[in-house]
Amino acid sequence: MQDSAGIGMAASVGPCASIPADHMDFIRQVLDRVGDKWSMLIIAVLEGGPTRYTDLQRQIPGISQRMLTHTLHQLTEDGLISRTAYAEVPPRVEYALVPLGGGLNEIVKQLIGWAADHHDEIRANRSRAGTTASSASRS
Amino acid sequence: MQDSAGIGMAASVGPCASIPADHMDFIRQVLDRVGDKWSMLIIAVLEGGPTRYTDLQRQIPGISQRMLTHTLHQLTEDGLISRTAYAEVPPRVEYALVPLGGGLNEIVKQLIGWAADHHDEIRANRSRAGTTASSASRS
DNA sequence: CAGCATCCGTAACGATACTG
DNA sequence: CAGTATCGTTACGGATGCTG
Repeated sequence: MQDSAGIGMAASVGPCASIPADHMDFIRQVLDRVGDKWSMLIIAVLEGGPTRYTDLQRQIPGISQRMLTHTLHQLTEDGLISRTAYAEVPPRVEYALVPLGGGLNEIVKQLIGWAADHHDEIRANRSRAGTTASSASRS
Repeated sequence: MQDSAGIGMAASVGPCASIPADHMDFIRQVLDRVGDKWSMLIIAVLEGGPTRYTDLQRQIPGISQRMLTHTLHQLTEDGLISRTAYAEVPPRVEYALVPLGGGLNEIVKQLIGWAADHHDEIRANRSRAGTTASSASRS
């Protein structure tokens, strides 16, 4: 943990704060839940109102029952969405966003907006990949 | 894409927009890049200013060289961060956020803020897991 | 110091089949 | 309709050793 300064060091440590390390845990916690392959998609779809199982499956093309059920279960356990089962003859279950999940959805929407706004730029950069090699000389 | 209504349907489609399916691709693209295990941490650390390889490794406890290098490479390719190599006797390389990555960082910070604000609530909900079984009768 | 190459374990994910 | 259970594949991610 001690600062091993080999040569010049004297680097611009500045505020030094960066990440308090306390937050690192939070980020990972949230990311493991929201950052997986389907959670955000489900949350985004649920924004359009209560949706039932099969509708979810139809609105999210590539998802499998396994993942849909699994992700739905996790989101429900975390209290981000609610599950309501109607005891009807043809079983019906509706999933909906709860306030907590709604708050997260706001951030997800921003992320989606950002993605939609810059995705072509990112793809362009990804193509150039390694072209812009900036070499600075500094004895 | 056509609406196959099994039984009652007539569900509250409302705006029906939900996700234009066009965006689904964007979300996944961004999530696969940002939603992995380390990208966000690196971006968050980089917010504190240009940082060099070993400093990054020291500020992110659990990361391995493989993942650090790999993630750094991807972020650089996407144009989210910049890589500057100084041709000095002891090699020095500094990574820094570029405007594009900075914009994403703003969203990331919100996500971190949300996580820090609700992580205990989520953990609490996760513990109850399955206690609040709401069954609605309707037939 | 910065980075790459290789091996290997884990678990995330998808496809299929079966149940209430 | 709404799930559960099992299996196989793949990739993610970590440890180690070597190069410039």
